[in-house]
Amino acid sequence: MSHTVYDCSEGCPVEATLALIGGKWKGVILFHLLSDTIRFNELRRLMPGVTQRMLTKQLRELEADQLIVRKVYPEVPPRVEYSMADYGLTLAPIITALQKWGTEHLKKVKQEA
Amino acid sequence: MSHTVYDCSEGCPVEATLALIGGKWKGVILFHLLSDTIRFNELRRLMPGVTQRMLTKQLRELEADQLIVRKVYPEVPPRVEYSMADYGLTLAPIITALQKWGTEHLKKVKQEA
DNA sequence: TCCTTTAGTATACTTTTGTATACTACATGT
DNA sequence: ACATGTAGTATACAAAAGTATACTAAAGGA
Repeated sequence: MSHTVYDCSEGCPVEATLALIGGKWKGVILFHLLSDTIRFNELRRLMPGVTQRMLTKQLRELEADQLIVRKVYPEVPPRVEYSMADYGLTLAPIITALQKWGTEHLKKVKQEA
Repeated sequence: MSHTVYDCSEGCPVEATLALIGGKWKGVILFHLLSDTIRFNELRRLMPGVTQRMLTKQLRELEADQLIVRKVYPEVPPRVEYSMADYGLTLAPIITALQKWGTEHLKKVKQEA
Protein backbone atom coordinates (compact mmCIF):
# COMPACT_ATOMS: atom_id res chain seq x y z
CA MET A 1 0.00 0.00 0.00
CA SER A 2 2.56 2.53 -1.08
CA HIS A 3 -0.04 5.23 -1.50
CA THR A 4 -0.64 5.45 2.20
CA VAL A 5 2.64 7.26 2.67
CA TYR A 6 0.58 10.39 2.75
CA ASP A 7 -2.66 10.61 4.66
CA CYS A 8 -5.01 13.26 3.33
CA SER A 9 -7.54 12.94 6.11
CA GLU A 10 -6.53 16.01 8.09
CA GLY A 11 -5.42 19.06 6.16
CA CYS A 12 -4.51 17.79 2.73
CA PRO A 13 -1.92 20.09 1.13
CA VAL A 14 -3.27 19.66 -2.40
CA GLU A 15 -6.76 20.48 -1.20
CA ALA A 16 -5.50 23.42 0.82
CA THR A 17 -3.81 24.97 -2.21
CA LEU A 18 -6.79 24.42 -4.48
CA ALA A 19 -9.03 25.98 -1.86
CA LEU A 20 -7.09 29.22 -2.37
CA ILE A 21 -6.51 29.24 -6.13
CA GLY A 22 -8.99 26.67 -7.41
CA GLY A 23 -11.85 29.05 -8.09
CA LYS A 24 -12.92 29.58 -11.66
CA TRP A 25 -11.19 32.97 -11.85
CA LYS A 26 -8.58 33.14 -9.14
CA GLY A 27 -5.85 31.47 -11.14
CA VAL A 28 -6.44 33.82 -14.03
CA ILE A 29 -6.43 36.88 -11.79
CA LEU A 30 -3.15 35.80 -10.23
CA PHE A 31 -1.70 35.07 -13.62
CA HIS A 32 -2.39 38.60 -14.81
CA LEU A 33 -1.19 40.21 -11.59
CA LEU A 34 2.07 38.28 -11.86
CA SER A 35 3.07 40.45 -14.78
CA ASP A 36 1.75 43.79 -13.55
CA THR A 37 -0.23 45.90 -11.14
CA ILE A 38 -3.74 46.20 -12.57
CA ARG A 39 -6.76 48.39 -11.93
CA PHE A 40 -10.20 46.90 -11.37
CA ASN A 41 -11.72 47.75 -14.74
CA GLU A 42 -8.53 46.81 -16.55
CA LEU A 43 -8.93 43.33 -15.07
CA ARG A 44 -12.53 43.24 -16.24
CA ARG A 45 -11.42 43.96 -19.75
CA LEU A 46 -8.75 41.26 -19.55
CA MET A 47 -11.35 38.76 -18.37
CA PRO A 48 -14.51 39.42 -20.33
CA GLY A 49 -16.22 36.29 -19.04
CA VAL A 50 -16.41 37.30 -15.40
CA THR A 51 -19.12 39.54 -13.97
CA GLN A 52 -18.33 42.56 -11.85
CA ARG A 53 -19.81 40.98 -8.76
CA MET A 54 -17.77 37.79 -9.09
CA LEU A 55 -14.57 39.67 -9.85
CA THR A 56 -15.04 41.78 -6.73
CA LYS A 57 -15.76 38.72 -4.65
CA GLN A 58 -12.76 36.76 -5.89
CA LEU A 59 -10.45 39.72 -5.43
CA ARG A 60 -11.63 40.20 -1.85
CA GLU A 61 -11.04 36.54 -1.11
CA LEU A 62 -7.55 36.63 -2.59
CA GLU A 63 -6.88 39.73 -0.50
CA ALA A 64 -8.20 38.04 2.65
CA ASP A 65 -5.83 35.13 1.96
CA GLN A 66 -2.97 37.64 1.70
CA LEU A 67 -2.16 36.63 -1.84
CA ILE A 68 -2.81 40.05 -3.37
CA VAL A 69 -2.78 43.67 -2.23
CA ARG A 70 -5.61 46.14 -2.77
CA LYS A 71 -4.59 49.77 -2.85
CA VAL A 72 -7.25 52.46 -2.91
CA TYR A 73 -6.42 55.95 -4.11
CA PRO A 74 -8.73 58.59 -2.64
CA GLU A 75 -9.49 60.12 -6.02
CA VAL A 76 -12.50 60.86 -8.13
CA PRO A 77 -13.22 58.90 -10.20
CA PRO A 78 -12.06 56.15 -7.82
CA ARG A 79 -8.86 54.27 -8.46
CA VAL A 80 -8.10 50.88 -7.00
CA GLU A 81 -4.97 48.98 -7.92
CA TYR A 82 -4.40 45.30 -7.38
CA SER A 83 -0.98 43.69 -7.19
CA MET A 84 0.66 40.53 -5.92
CA ALA A 85 1.48 40.33 -2.24
CA ASP A 86 4.79 38.78 -1.23
CA TYR A 87 3.00 35.62 -0.20
CA GLY A 88 1.16 35.47 -3.51
CA LEU A 89 4.45 35.64 -5.37
CA THR A 90 5.41 32.28 -3.89
CA LEU A 91 2.63 30.83 -6.05
CA ALA A 92 4.40 31.91 -9.24
CA PRO A 93 5.81 28.45 -10.08
CA ILE A 94 2.35 26.92 -9.77
CA ILE A 95 0.66 29.57 -11.89
CA THR A 96 3.20 29.30 -14.67
CA ALA A 97 2.97 25.50 -14.55
CA LEU A 98 -0.81 25.78 -14.93
CA GLN A 99 -0.36 28.12 -17.86
CA LYS A 100 2.21 25.92 -19.55
CA TRP A 101 0.12 22.78 -19.27
CA GLY A 102 -3.03 24.61 -20.31
CA THR A 103 -1.36 25.94 -23.43
CA GLU A 104 -0.42 22.43 -24.55
CA HIS A 105 -3.84 21.15 -23.58
CA LEU A 106 -5.67 23.74 -25.63
CA LYS A 107 -3.44 22.92 -28.57
CA LYS A 108 -4.38 19.26 -28.22
CA VAL A 109 -8.09 19.99 -27.87
CA LYS A 110 -8.03 22.21 -30.93
CA GLN A 111 -6.31 19.48 -32.94
CA GLU A 112 -8.93 16.93 -31.98
CA ALA A 113 -11.80 19.20 -32.94
CA MET B 1 0.98 47.72 -20.66
CA SER B 2 3.27 44.74 -20.30
CA HIS B 3 0.46 42.57 -19.01
CA THR B 4 -1.25 42.54 -22.37
CA VAL B 5 1.37 40.17 -23.72
CA TYR B 6 -1.13 37.45 -23.07
CA ASP B 7 -4.80 37.87 -23.88
CA CYS B 8 -7.03 35.62 -21.80
CA SER B 9 -10.18 36.46 -23.67
CA GLU B 10 -10.36 33.33 -25.77
CA GLY B 11 -9.30 30.08 -24.23
CA CYS B 12 -7.16 31.06 -21.26
CA PRO B 13 -4.65 28.31 -20.48
CA VAL B 14 -4.75 28.86 -16.73
CA GLU B 15 -8.53 28.70 -16.76
CA ALA B 16 -8.47 25.63 -19.00
CA THR B 17 -6.22 23.74 -16.60
CA LEU B 18 -8.21 24.71 -13.54
CA ALA B 19 -11.39 23.64 -15.31
CA LEU B 20 -9.96 20.10 -15.32
CA ILE B 21 -8.29 19.88 -11.92
CA GLY B 22 -9.80 22.80 -10.01
CA GLY B 23 -12.66 20.89 -8.43
CA LYS B 24 -12.68 20.45 -4.68
CA TRP B 25 -11.53 16.85 -4.93
CA LYS B 26 -9.92 16.31 -8.30
CA GLY B 27 -6.48 17.45 -7.28
CA VAL B 28 -6.53 15.15 -4.29
CA ILE B 29 -7.73 12.20 -6.36
CA LEU B 30 -4.97 12.75 -8.89
CA PHE B 31 -2.43 13.12 -6.12
CA HIS B 32 -3.33 9.73 -4.69
CA LEU B 33 -3.46 8.04 -8.08
CA LEU B 34 0.00 9.39 -8.87
CA SER B 35 1.46 6.99 -6.34
CA ASP B 36 -0.71 3.96 -7.02
CA THR B 37 -3.65 2.26 -8.65
CA ILE B 38 -6.55 2.53 -6.20
CA ARG B 39 -9.95 0.91 -5.81
CA PHE B 40 -13.07 2.95 -5.28
CA ASN B 41 -13.58 2.26 -1.60
CA GLU B 42 -9.88 2.64 -0.91
CA LEU B 43 -10.13 6.16 -2.28
CA ARG B 44 -13.11 6.83 -0.05
CA ARG B 45 -11.09 5.84 2.96
CA LEU B 46 -8.22 8.06 1.85
CA MET B 47 -10.59 11.00 1.47
CA PRO B 48 -13.07 10.83 4.34
CA GLY B 49 -14.55 14.24 3.55
CA VAL B 50 -16.01 13.37 0.20
CA THR B 51 -19.35 11.65 -0.26
CA GLN B 52 -19.75 8.59 -2.44
CA ARG B 53 -21.86 10.46 -4.95
CA MET B 54 -19.32 13.26 -5.37
CA LEU B 55 -16.40 10.87 -5.59
CA THR B 56 -18.16 8.94 -8.34
CA LYS B 57 -18.96 12.13 -10.18
CA GLN B 58 -15.46 13.53 -10.00
CA LEU B 59 -13.94 10.22 -11.08
CA ARG B 60 -16.23 10.06 -14.10
CA GLU B 61 -15.29 13.59 -15.08
CA LEU B 62 -11.59 12.85 -14.77
CA GLU B 63 -12.14 9.76 -16.86
CA ALA B 64 -14.07 11.72 -19.49
CA ASP B 65 -11.14 14.16 -19.66
CA GLN B 66 -8.81 11.23 -20.22
CA LEU B 67 -6.77 11.98 -17.14
CA ILE B 68 -7.50 8.69 -15.39
CA VAL B 69 -8.44 5.14 -16.39
CA ARG B 70 -11.33 3.16 -14.92
CA LYS B 71 -10.97 -0.59 -15.08
CA VAL B 72 -13.90 -2.78 -14.11
CA TYR B 73 -13.34 -6.40 -13.13
CA PRO B 74 -16.39 -8.61 -13.74
CA GLU B 75 -16.31 -10.07 -10.27
CA VAL B 76 -18.61 -10.34 -7.31
CA PRO B 77 -18.28 -8.34 -5.16
CA PRO B 78 -17.50 -5.76 -7.83
CA ARG B 79 -13.98 -4.45 -8.28
CA VAL B 80 -13.14 -1.20 -9.99
CA GLU B 81 -9.63 0.13 -10.15
CA TYR B 82 -8.63 3.67 -10.95
CA SER B 83 -5.22 4.67 -12.23
CA MET B 84 -3.55 7.55 -14.03
CA ALA B 85 -3.89 7.72 -17.78
CA ASP B 86 -0.84 8.71 -19.81
CA TYR B 87 -2.29 12.15 -20.32
CA GLY B 88 -2.97 12.54 -16.62
CA LEU B 89 0.66 11.75 -15.86
CA THR B 90 1.68 14.93 -17.66
CA LEU B 91 -0.01 16.78 -14.79
CA ALA B 92 2.43 15.34 -12.28
CA PRO B 93 4.61 18.47 -12.02
CA ILE B 94 1.55 20.56 -11.27
CA ILE B 95 0.17 18.19 -8.66
CA THR B 96 3.46 17.95 -6.81
CA ALA B 97 3.85 21.73 -6.96
CA LEU B 98 0.39 22.09 -5.42
CA GLN B 99 1.32 19.63 -2.71
CA LYS B 100 4.63 21.31 -1.96
CA TRP B 101 3.12 24.77 -1.66
CA GLY B 102 0.17 23.47 0.36
CA THR B 103 2.48 21.79 2.84
CA GLU B 104 4.30 25.04 3.52
CA HIS B 105 1.03 26.94 3.62
CA LEU B 106 -0.49 24.62 6.21
CA LYS B 107 2.66 24.97 8.28
CA LYS B 108 2.30 28.75 8.14
CA VAL B 109 -1.40 28.67 8.99
CA LYS B 110 -0.76 26.39 11.95
CA GLN B 111 1.94 28.74 13.23
CA GLU B 112 -0.37 31.73 13.07
CA ALA B 113 -3.15 29.95 14.94
C1' DT C 1 -26.50 70.05 -19.78
C1' DC C 2 -25.89 65.45 -20.58
C1' DC C 3 -22.92 61.45 -21.23
C1' DT C 4 -19.03 58.74 -19.73
C1' DT C 5 -15.92 56.57 -16.53
C1' DT C 6 -14.60 54.60 -11.92
C1' DA C 7 -15.20 50.81 -8.48
C1' DG C 8 -18.05 49.15 -6.68
C1' DT C 9 -23.12 47.63 -3.88
C1' DA C 10 -27.98 45.70 -3.84
C1' DT C 11 -31.42 42.61 -5.23
C1' DA C 12 -33.25 38.69 -7.27
C1' DC C 13 -32.50 34.82 -9.71
C1' DT C 14 -30.46 30.30 -11.82
C1' DT C 15 -27.04 26.77 -11.92
C1' DT C 16 -23.67 24.04 -10.06
C1' DT C 17 -21.80 21.77 -6.24
C1' DG C 18 -22.23 19.12 -2.39
C1' DT C 19 -24.81 16.47 1.48
C1' DA C 20 -27.72 12.82 3.54
C1' DT C 21 -30.13 8.83 3.26
C1' DA C 22 -31.78 4.73 1.46
C1' DC C 23 -31.33 1.13 -1.89
C1' DT C 24 -29.16 -2.75 -5.04
C1' DA C 25 -26.75 -7.86 -6.01
C1' DC C 26 -24.18 -11.35 -4.90
C1' DA C 27 -20.22 -13.73 -2.51
C1' DT C 28 -18.07 -14.63 1.66
C1' DG C 29 -17.60 -15.14 6.72
C1' DT C 30 -19.87 -16.23 11.42
C1' DA D 1 -29.68 -17.58 8.85
C1' DC D 2 -27.66 -13.19 9.10
C1' DA D 3 -24.36 -9.59 8.78
C1' DT D 4 -20.51 -7.58 5.90
C1' DG D 5 -18.29 -5.57 1.95
C1' DT D 6 -18.29 -3.99 -3.05
C1' DA D 7 -19.30 -0.04 -6.32
C1' DG D 8 -22.24 2.13 -7.20
C1' DT D 9 -27.61 4.60 -8.27
C1' DA D 10 -31.85 7.33 -6.79
C1' DT D 11 -34.04 10.86 -4.47
C1' DA D 12 -34.44 15.01 -2.03
C1' DC D 13 -32.43 18.75 -0.23
C1' DA D 14 -28.99 22.71 1.23
C1' DA D 15 -25.28 25.65 0.14
C1' DA D 16 -22.15 27.85 -2.86
C1' DA D 17 -21.12 29.83 -7.21
C1' DG D 18 -22.47 32.53 -10.78
C1' DT D 19 -25.68 35.80 -13.69
C1' DA D 20 -28.43 39.94 -14.82
C1' DT D 21 -29.92 44.24 -13.88
C1' DA D 22 -30.17 48.51 -11.72
C1' DC D 23 -28.07 51.85 -8.77
C1' DT D 24 -24.33 55.18 -6.66
C1' DA D 25 -21.04 59.88 -6.73
C1' DA D 26 -18.35 63.09 -8.48
C1' DA D 27 -15.00 64.65 -12.20
C1' DG D 28 -14.18 65.59 -17.00
C1' DG D 29 -15.40 66.12 -21.82
C1' DA D 30 -18.74 67.30 -25.87
